[in-house]
Amino acid sequence: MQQFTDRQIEIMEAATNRISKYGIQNLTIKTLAEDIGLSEPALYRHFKSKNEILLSLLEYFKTEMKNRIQSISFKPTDTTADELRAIFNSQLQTFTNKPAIVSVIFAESIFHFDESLSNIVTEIMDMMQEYVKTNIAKGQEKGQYNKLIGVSTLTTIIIGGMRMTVLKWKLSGHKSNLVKDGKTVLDGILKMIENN
Amino acid sequence: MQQFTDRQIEIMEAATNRISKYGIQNLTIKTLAEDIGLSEPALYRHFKSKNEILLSLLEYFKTEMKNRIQSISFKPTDTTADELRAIFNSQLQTFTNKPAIVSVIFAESIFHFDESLSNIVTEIMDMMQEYVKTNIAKGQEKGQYNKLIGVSTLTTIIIGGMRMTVLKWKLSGHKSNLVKDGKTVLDGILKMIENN
DNA sequence: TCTTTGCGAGTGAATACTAACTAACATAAA
DNA sequence: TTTATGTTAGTTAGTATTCACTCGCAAAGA
Repeated sequence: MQQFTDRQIEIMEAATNRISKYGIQNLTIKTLAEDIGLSEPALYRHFKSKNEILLSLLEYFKTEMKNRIQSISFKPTDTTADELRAIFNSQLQTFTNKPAIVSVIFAESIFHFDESLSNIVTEIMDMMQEYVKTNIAKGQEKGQYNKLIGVSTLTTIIIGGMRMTVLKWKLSGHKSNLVKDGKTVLDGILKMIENN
Repeated sequence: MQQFTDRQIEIMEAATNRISKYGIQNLTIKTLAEDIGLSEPALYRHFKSKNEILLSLLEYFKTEMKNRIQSISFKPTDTTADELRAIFNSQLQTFTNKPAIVSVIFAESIFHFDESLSNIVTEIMDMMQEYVKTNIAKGQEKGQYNKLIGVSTLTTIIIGGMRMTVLKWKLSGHKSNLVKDGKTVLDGILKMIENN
């Protein structure tokens, strides 16, 4: 029932950490094999190419993210804004626990020229965008959000603000408090769009 | 008085285009030399290393950006918001005219592990951030912007929203209208913070 | 005659990946 | 219970290719 073997997951995690610590240029089969304590050819027993390691890694995160967000349970008393807060809180918590993944999934610029890789990165971004878009449409419809700004523009602002917060956190060497800073940004935006 | 020779500028522009079209991995001395119609050793007559080409290229843009923004002339009737609009309009116009530069200066993830390169990218980002921060502080002080949100958080939201717009434009293959979309996002944010 | 700008022909190091082989183990026939 | 066979997961020792960069030399203009 498991999609990946233990060894495969070990390789994907090592690859993620390599990229996070030393950049994608430094992810070579050699360094990766050394990290795990295997020989280079041994890696090819588990993945047929280097590209497939990256591909699997992204697919793995995408599935995890989808499951995690969809299993968030909202309380009946939650406002639409509370639901959005819960989604981003979950996402930022995940990043905080596994900072390495951020370097990989926010890497459109790196993968932009490999179609298969950039497709998955785009899919992950689109998925997040859908959640936000749906939330905003619902909030506006319910009259919980004002309609000063259209759904699409507001989505861009929210996702943009959150991504910028993540970027700053990354540039700070993960020293800043991502969950808190992200909440501040989101609350700021919500303060401007929430009706009371 | 010119900081770079014609040939150097030619090389830097060719490098920018290479990166934009095929990614940083595809920027090699060989491909670059072919683009210009020179031999590989010839490039080393003009730059002492590949890294210096990238470094110079970023320095070149940084200087251009600083000069350009500082020479924007504001009308006496301009509001603080108009000034911010003018700054972003100038920036997005520049990106539209030279789309390739975007791939390079929005590439923290690529350069994150080369200190000299990441420093310049950070400096460029900080510069833009300073302009926005100053504008917001001024607008809030003058009472033209409300004070629902702090300067720092608001800066993150604005820069984040603009960067997200640029990213979408890039992912669309430069098909969308960056100047117009950027204006929509900025006007949206301003609508929420401007007092009337 | 220098200085600048170019070239052909290389260098060593690194890269993704492969060939050929083996020890350990599971399964199943004799 | 042996014995035969196949599979899994690893090894050492390579391959061809690509990379940034260098050497020594030539031509041309100031």
